[in-house]
Amino acid sequence: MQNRSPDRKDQGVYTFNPCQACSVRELSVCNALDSTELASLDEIVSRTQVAPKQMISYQGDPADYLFNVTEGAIKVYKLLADGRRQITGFLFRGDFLGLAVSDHYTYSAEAITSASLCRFPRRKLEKLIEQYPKLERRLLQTASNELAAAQDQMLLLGRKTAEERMATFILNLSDRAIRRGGASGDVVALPMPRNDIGDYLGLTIETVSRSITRLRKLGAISLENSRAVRIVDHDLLLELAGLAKEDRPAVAASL
Amino acid sequence: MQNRSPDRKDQGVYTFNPCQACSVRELSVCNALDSTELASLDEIVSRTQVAPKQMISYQGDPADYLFNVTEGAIKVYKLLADGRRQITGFLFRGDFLGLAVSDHYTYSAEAITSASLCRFPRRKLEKLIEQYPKLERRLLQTASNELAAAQDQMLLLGRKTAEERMATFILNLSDRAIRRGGASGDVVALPMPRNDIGDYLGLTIETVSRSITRLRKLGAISLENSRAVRIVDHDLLLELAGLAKEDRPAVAASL
DNA sequence: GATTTGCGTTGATCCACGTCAATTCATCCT
DNA sequence: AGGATGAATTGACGTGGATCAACGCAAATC
Repeated sequence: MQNRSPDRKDQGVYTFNPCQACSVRELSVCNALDSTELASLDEIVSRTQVAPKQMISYQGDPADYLFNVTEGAIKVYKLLADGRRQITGFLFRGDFLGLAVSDHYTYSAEAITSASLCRFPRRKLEKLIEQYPKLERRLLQTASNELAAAQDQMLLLGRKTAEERMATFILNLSDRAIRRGGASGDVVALPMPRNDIGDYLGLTIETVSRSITRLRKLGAISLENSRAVRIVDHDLLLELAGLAKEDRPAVAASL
Repeated sequence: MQNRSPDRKDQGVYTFNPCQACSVRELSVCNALDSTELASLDEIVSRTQVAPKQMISYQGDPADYLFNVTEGAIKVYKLLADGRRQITGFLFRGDFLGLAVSDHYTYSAEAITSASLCRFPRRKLEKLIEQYPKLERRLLQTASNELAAAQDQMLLLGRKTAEERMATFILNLSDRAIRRGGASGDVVALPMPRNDIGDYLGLTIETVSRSITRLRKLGAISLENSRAVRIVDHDLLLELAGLAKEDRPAVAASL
């Protein structure tokens, strides 16, 4: 276990090093760095709290900041001119936001629950990346994982039925919750409203609701409450998700 | 213009250095490396020709090789157990195949036209990446771009109509052809059969055909032949593609 | 504790796209 | 040239999920 008290730096002065004590470090890209390197990360990071429905970035705005989620749930989405929306990913603690490099954001990000974020100025983080190849390696890994997850999502959106989409979604959330630690994955929290689930799965809120009902009646899941489901029959749910044989779903923040 | 004749190496022997002479180098990840570095790339690469419909990799197989396309057209796809297929991308000269790192391929790849590929053993390429951070940087760029493209495709698959999907597809192919160089982008080659277009856009072949017909009747495109369309009214086609909303809402993020 | 408000569920109907079935077109044979 | 083969188009019809509408329910407000 790491020592979470103030840390002695080279200069011989005591300085607090929050990154080293960060509870989501093991989950996040920051984990690529050692103690001294984390100190330089600390120098450029600022921390923010956001309330539910608060915007974090707007599609089209200059992409001046990248983020790391330390608590809460975030949605990332793209809009069409007439308001149709596609949520491209949900982010939870440990997930990184801002990989798609362009000088402007190609998506908007909004808090679902109240959330905490680490905010990195893009320019400064890029300099740090140049300095620490380990960080670049870790980002490439992350990007590759997200790419694999994005391809899974294309398969879902292009070829799966509503019921399969919903089953897949629950399984993915469960896997990610397990990976974040602790939870058995049996009871899956759905912090986002049905509306958001629909915009993520390419469905309407009514179809989402009906799909959940069907999965429930088939005995694959039960509803704890409207924001949490229990996986009753994991194998059945896997089958209903229409998973390809050898396919282990790519578990990553699907942004 | 680069010299395409045999190249003198440090040892004092004449060795041919095909990577340096490669006609798609400027388009590809290899461009991250300078002459001497390209020589070490040459040491691990092997070149292969594939015929139409020939498989390049199988979903589920050990991911022993990565590829760079130097000529022709390739499709990359995922399958469900019952045979439903989602094409996640088409690759052309200069495109890199194999970014989604896992020890097993999470997709299959198959030649559409006859094609030429550079094949890199994964282990050896990874060593080279460790040696040359420039290469890693370039791969991160590439991965980020693909991620952005994947997000666009999610929006297409989740929220666009058949007609919008087809219009978007033609515009994307046109843009990529222009970027690869030469072509004006007015006449767009469709090297893949309708079947593949359908599996890429989440549609059936009949709906693809009808969408093309509609775009033609609306005056946005004309058909050169079944494997090439001409963009007649670019602005109209853009509009029919359902332009992404670039304007941001009035209230700014107050982070 | 009644009222509002927002979210979720359920039912009835509609329609964009899928399915099934010809028909046309292009290319390759011999 | 004529026939065969596979790809693309077009037409007729069916259906999964969208749309429209009503209702239930729980938390927030007074």
